[in-house]
Amino acid sequence: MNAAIRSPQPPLTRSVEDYLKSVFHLTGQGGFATTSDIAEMLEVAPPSVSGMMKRLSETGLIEHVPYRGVQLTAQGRRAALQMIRRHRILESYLTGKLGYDWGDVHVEAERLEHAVSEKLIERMADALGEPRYDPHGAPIPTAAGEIEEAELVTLAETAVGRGVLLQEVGDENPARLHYLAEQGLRPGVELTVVDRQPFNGPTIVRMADGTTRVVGQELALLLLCRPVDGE
Amino acid sequence: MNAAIRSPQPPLTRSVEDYLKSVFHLTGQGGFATTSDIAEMLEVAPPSVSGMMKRLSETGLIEHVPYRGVQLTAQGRRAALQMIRRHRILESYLTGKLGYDWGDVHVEAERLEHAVSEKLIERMADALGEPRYDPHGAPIPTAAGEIEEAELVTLAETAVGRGVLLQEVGDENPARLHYLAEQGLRPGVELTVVDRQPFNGPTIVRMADGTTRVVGQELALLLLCRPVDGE
DNA sequence: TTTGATAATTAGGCTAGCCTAATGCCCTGT
DNA sequence: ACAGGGCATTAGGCTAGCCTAATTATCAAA
Repeated sequence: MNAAIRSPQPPLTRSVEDYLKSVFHLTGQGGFATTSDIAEMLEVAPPSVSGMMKRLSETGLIEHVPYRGVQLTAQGRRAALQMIRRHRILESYLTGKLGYDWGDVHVEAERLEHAVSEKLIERMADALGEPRYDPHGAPIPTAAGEIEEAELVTLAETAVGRGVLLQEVGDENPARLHYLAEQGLRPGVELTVVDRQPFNGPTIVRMADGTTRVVGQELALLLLCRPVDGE
Repeated sequence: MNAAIRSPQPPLTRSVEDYLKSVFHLTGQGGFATTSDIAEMLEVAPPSVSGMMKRLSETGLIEHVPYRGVQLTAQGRRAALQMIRRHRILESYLTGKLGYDWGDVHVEAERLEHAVSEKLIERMADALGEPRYDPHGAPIPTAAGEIEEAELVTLAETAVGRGVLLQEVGDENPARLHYLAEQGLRPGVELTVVDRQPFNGPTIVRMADGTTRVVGQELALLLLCRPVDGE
């Protein structure tokens, strides 16, 4: 009944794909994404966002409540998850098969994700053994469009004394990622919070090998952890 | 001296890259590429080509002689060869590392070539062992921008009795390529021309294993061969 | 309850690339 | 020498995406 569903919908443009991804990321907790947040994330002026939001709600990809913000429709969410799957499979392939450093993959994947075919992505996923997480520890949506929703806490908010599993690094900045890798702070490592300095000071953690690391708040906020149970 | 060389030239757009490639392919024998040939190759209207040629000659990528045609400048040729390198490395990688059939790689590479970085191409080339030919037998330009120029003749014009090495298949059509692969007519095989029917009829060739193939003229024109010497 | 700050939208304009229709150039055949 | 056909170009217009400047909506604080 809905014309948008019956019509042989043209492929999404590069721009549209980027907007959908932004809305997805900004509505993580299920709220609305605001015009200015989207503008900032995509580095465009707010009126550009207003204009695009109008177009996207006409094509049924988002729900736009004027002066409030936007949310993805089921169709928009599907498209966004497809882009995120592409991005994360690409990142995984570049690190796993072509020797890329985890700090360098984001930019490359950002451009490739608009050009690869579904077939290529699935071949890459297959070659990698259907990975479930990308090099930063972020979950990879399935081809069917399902994504794992984990409840993670930042290292910055983890209580002193707790043990945690570092699950994901929520950043794409090459310099920061490079530094974290040097410190051994990669997804999968176990940490114990030994101390934290007051006034947003650094968190001190002990690694599995007994050595310690001093992690400033800026970085501690990026380290997404799963508390180790039984405590 | 030349402003175009000093200025930090913006990256070429997808469209510009495609136009440059077309001009390169159409000026193979060193002549001019005409507006209508370019238009046909890119599936755009002739006025679109005129407009683009004007822009490209202003940026110094081509030489435009009005009503005559265009040629690449040194700068344009460099850019075109870079695109062709990307395309052919991608085709090689897709067949070599991701199990693609040689009939399917063209379309995929056509889209990826505009998105990949230099770094990624070089990593792929490295993973493949710096291949010199793509899956169709076409020479891959070096990173420095040099390309092998072979003097090949089509199977259709090879004299009866001659032995040839099938060097390259000058086609990207999946159906034709699939058929040729079935017949064992791939780059690298040796053939002897046994007979040719008159009036543009088929060419009959003997394969290394002694079996024969009847190759219609349409296909024989696509099979680019190097005569086996000493005959 | 009004005011002002902040955020969103509308108005109007730009470029790249494409299109069709109209015009202009070139060359060949008479 | 020139007429006509064919190809190239110019003229004028469209859409997607972006921009800045101007306007309008919302909300919190006086």
